[in-house]
Amino acid sequence: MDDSPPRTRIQARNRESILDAALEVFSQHGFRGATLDQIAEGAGLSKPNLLYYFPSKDAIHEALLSQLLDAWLDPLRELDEAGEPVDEVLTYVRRKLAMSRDFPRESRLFAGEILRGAPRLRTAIEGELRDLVAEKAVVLTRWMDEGRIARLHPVHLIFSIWALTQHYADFEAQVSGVLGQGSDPYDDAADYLRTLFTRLLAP
Amino acid sequence: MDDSPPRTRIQARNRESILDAALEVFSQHGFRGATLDQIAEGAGLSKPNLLYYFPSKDAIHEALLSQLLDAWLDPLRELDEAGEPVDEVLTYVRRKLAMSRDFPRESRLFAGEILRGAPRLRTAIEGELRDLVAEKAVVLTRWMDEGRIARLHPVHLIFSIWALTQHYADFEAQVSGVLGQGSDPYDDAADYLRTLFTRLLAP
DNA sequence: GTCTATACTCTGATAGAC
DNA sequence: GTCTATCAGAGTATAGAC
Repeated sequence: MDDSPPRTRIQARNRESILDAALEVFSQHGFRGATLDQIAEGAGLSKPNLLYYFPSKDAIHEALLSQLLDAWLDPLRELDEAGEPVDEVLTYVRRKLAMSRDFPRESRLFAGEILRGAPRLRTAIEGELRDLVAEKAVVLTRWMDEGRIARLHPVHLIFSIWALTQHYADFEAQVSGVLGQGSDPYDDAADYLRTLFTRLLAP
Repeated sequence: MDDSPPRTRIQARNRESILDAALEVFSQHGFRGATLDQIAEGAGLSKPNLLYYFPSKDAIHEALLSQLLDAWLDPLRELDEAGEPVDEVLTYVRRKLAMSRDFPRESRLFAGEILRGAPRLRTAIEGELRDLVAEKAVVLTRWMDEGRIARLHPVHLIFSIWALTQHYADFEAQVSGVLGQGSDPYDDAADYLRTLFTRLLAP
């Protein structure tokens, strides 16, 4: 999905600076609210120089999104039918929460796109994502049929994992505003979510 | 919080048209991504006429946000210490989910503001919202001490209610993209969330 | 109260020197 | 590869006629 590979070390560094700055700006202001000036300043480049590396604002945005999608689906892909059901789900929750903690800007970029009606992600959502969810819903349903986890709507179970884990990145301003400067929200969240899903899934 | 009251029926209707159109646009594109052209078109007014009713883009946005906040906090305010604990929480969940279903644009406006770091809501979050959450956390903790609901981190319990209910409005594009055109997501969500919180809270 | 016309700024993108 | 200069269009906002 990436554009032509960089030929020099400088090019690689600049491309990375641009994408990093763009992630910051797009995740905070959305596509239309973001400006090339902001991205250029964040990357430490002039605006024309930025447009030497990417042909347009849209190209930068697309590069970010296509990088993002695979990484975002990865933890769910690893949900293993052969594993112990409750452990598998708890591991998925733990991984997803870790992604919110370690890549909050990526999470917010994704959230902003969905919030806007997902104009540039619709095909991916209705294709790859939908297929993957359907596949894993089959696995979850089989576990339920075997009495190894409680019977629940499998897709809403997946939705609830997304909602609960991504909340800590996407609504970070609210979480930290309400909690104040106490302990790390993610430590308490990890405990809370482990308890929640353990109780929810117990057959 | 509202501006000076409208003097004529036409003014009242136009102000309402503007706020409705602005809600649509701001909730989808965020403050910076929204344009007065879009709002004016949605309201069926010319751009200068729109600026006769509100002095600036910022003023429209502020009017929306100040209307929003009270309505948003209301369901939590009604969590009643004198009621039956599990019922009280389940009622709160049901109300919050109904708000997502009935006012998705308001939910997305709020979500977008938080996503952006809540520049215009910070004081409200660290003031009113924080105080209200603290107050209700005391109630929840008392119920836990009395053994009437399971012991959990009370603030994260509230976070989880927000995350799970608002998800269906804020990520509607994803939810409907994954589920397809089947049954109403909100019916299944209501069942799922009732089950989830019933199991979670059982002492 | 509502419109046309317009001022002025910002934004995405290009040309061309170095 | 990077810069200065600049363009065309969109954006917010105002002036002033009706």
